[in-house]
Amino acid sequence: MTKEIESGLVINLINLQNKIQKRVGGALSVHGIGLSDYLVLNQLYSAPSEKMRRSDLAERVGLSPSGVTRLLNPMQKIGLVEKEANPRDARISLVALSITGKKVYEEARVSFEHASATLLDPLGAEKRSTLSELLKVVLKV
Amino acid sequence: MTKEIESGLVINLINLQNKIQKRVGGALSVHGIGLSDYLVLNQLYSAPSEKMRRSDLAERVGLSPSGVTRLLNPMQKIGLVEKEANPRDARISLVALSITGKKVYEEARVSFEHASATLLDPLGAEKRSTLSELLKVVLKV
DNA sequence: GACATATAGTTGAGCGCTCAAACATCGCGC
DNA sequence: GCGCGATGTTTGAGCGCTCAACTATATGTC
Repeated sequence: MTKEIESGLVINLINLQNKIQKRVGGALSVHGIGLSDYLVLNQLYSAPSEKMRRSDLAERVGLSPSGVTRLLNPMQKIGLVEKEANPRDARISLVALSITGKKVYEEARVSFEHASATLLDPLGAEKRSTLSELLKVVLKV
Repeated sequence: MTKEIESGLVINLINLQNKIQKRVGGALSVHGIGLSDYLVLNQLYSAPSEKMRRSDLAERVGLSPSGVTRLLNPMQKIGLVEKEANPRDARISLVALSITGKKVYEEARVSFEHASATLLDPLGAEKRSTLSELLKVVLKV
């Protein structure tokens, strides 16, 4: 009987994901980027010296390494990120946030935050922070 | 400043979705179906007389109508669902759960519930139900 | 009854991602 | 220093989905 709650809960999480995808993805599209692009920019922005290994990036944003390769190709072409080699290890290719990439991220972040805020508005401030705590617990494992 | 909590929260929701996708999707693959197939079967199972219009199904599972068409084609081929015409309105094509579809769903549900339960295990029973309530609030709007 | 408009579903093109295989480089044991 | 398994990235094939355009049927208007 508790199982019914849990699977219903997971189904609701999936429904919520659809909603997030549409609303937040839509908000980002005016900046010419998708949700995954945003997550990449977000990671790079908060990385030391704004650069990262591709496979670390993959893990952080929840994509496969090949997904990252394919995602970064167009981002590189439009100048959001730059490719750098690691002199110590030629296998590694680093991804660095470019100046325009940083700018685009900072603009996009406004949209992202706004969309997130309106999405979660129905909860009050208090419920938002309990939700935040609950998520951290589930993700930790 | 509250915006930081909210966008972090949304990012965590996206991360959680990745986790759900992998765990639950993996659990279902044993039954030869994907997450979307499961959601379709789930809707049909709990529909009156176990049949539905395609566009209603689309909305319920959060897909586009064309997504439903493409999803149902293989499901129909392997006999999980059946196509029925509506005698009153020839535009409408109803989707009905077949006997084997029902059986597969009931088996898959065990896996789905188990995966959901272990995923949410770190929260206790109490936190699970508060999470459930919070989700309902966000989805209601 | 013929025509415009609305509604239900399918189809073509294409995007975003995954998996498995290939490729390149590194570092260790001998 | 050479061979070999381990590590990091890219590539080919393909899946799952979306959007826009299309087909087919229904309904209201005159």
